[in-house]
Amino acid sequence: MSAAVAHEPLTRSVEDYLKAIYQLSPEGRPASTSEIANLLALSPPSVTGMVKRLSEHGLLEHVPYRGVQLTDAGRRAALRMVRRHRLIEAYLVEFLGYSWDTVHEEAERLEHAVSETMIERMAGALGNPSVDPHGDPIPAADGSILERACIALSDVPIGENVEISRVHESQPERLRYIASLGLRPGVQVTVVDRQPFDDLVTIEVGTDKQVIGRELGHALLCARKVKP
Amino acid sequence: MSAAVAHEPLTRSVEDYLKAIYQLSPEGRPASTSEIANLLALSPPSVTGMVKRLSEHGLLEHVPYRGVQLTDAGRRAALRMVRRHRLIEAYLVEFLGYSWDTVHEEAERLEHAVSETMIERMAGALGNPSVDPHGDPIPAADGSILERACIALSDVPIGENVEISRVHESQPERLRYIASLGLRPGVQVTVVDRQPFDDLVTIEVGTDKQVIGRELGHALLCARKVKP
DNA sequence: CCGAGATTTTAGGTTAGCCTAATACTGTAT
DNA sequence: ATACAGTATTAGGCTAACCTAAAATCTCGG
Repeated sequence: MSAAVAHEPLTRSVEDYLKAIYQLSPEGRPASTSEIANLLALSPPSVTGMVKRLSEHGLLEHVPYRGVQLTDAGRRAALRMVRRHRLIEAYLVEFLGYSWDTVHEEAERLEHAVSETMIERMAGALGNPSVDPHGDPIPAADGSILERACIALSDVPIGENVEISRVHESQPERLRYIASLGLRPGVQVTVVDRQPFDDLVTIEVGTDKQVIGRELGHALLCARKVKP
Repeated sequence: MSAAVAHEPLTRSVEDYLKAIYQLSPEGRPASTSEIANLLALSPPSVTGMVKRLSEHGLLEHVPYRGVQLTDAGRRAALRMVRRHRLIEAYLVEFLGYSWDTVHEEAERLEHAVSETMIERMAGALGNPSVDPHGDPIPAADGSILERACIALSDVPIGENVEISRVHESQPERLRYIASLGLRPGVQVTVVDRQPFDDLVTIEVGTDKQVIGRELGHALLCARKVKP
């Protein structure tokens, strides 16, 4: 069952497809070809074509006109890429002076090029971390992944003090903006006010007050914090 | 003249061709297509085809049936790859526990994937080294390279004490063997005897004696050492 | 200086991945 | 129930890089 099969090596673009499908639906709900096309910036027919090849290789199941789901083998391969990506991000931030908002594209290329050995050495140098600089959980080498419960900042009740645990955003410009507000995983914020429309929330970070709109409010995921 | 042109990005295989041609002839003597084919494990017709494309892009000059020479632009691109390769090797040995005999293939993949920024960060972390773990000089970011004079171990006179400065070999198995003999850049050896045939030399490494054959004798390059 | 053998190039074919345009399917709204 | 809007797939093409087989060119010994 859990035989650690020697995979035939996957191409870069296959790895990207699998990771994208996983990210569109970590829970395994079917993903549509156009969602995939959109995420990878490809045309829908290209995705249909690749999806067909991947399902022949047993990495996913495709019901025409209905969508695509990863098989166990596909999910394993996808989680492997997620692990690589997040460990590389963590390594670059810790050892090569990257900021957590600029590290994504570097990891995007390296995740395809680095050997298993090197990944595990980087993990070791980091002390086998369980989250990356964005606060996203790093899958273990065996493919297990531990998602911690969290709540969107937009949904935190007024008066409550929470710790930002994940920043769910990949556009560099937005990430720079978020960083410039002093918001990042580990920071504590208090929701001091909420506008009745548009999900606007006012938060207190240290001594500063910020107003946060809907999109950002959903990108910032928080763990509820027990008051000291 | 020395305008730092923004290159259109080169593909992985173009980078490999340029590096190969440079390595076949750092001095600029023409390289034959079959030498290139041999080094890259490709068929000669494939090389002819690529060479044609590259000469159209101004990266090399090709005189049909005669051979190939890098242009200035081609040499710059090749040296850039050599710099990347050697810095990556040095980084992996220094920070990720690689041994100098196993680091080559990892670098071979990473050199195509790493950004300029990351290369310079690695160089910084290493203190801008001038040689890699094999003792090969690392070209500067501006493309200048400093080759230090050295002599093959086979040609060192009897009785002389020298320091191994470079190990010119890329096959992992041979490198492991060399490492197992305790031979690596920085080690001092004394030539104690020489057989009149086959370039066999007997050397003293610390307290051990070794007999070295022709191929190894040419792979080990030495700087003459002033006796203390 | 001529031809045999080695080297190189041309000719023609394959594969992976991408594209656009045209066609087929789905589901919803009348 | 049906037509229409939206989404997905098929059809047909392109490019980069590779390959093998055949033709062209070079080199060197006699």
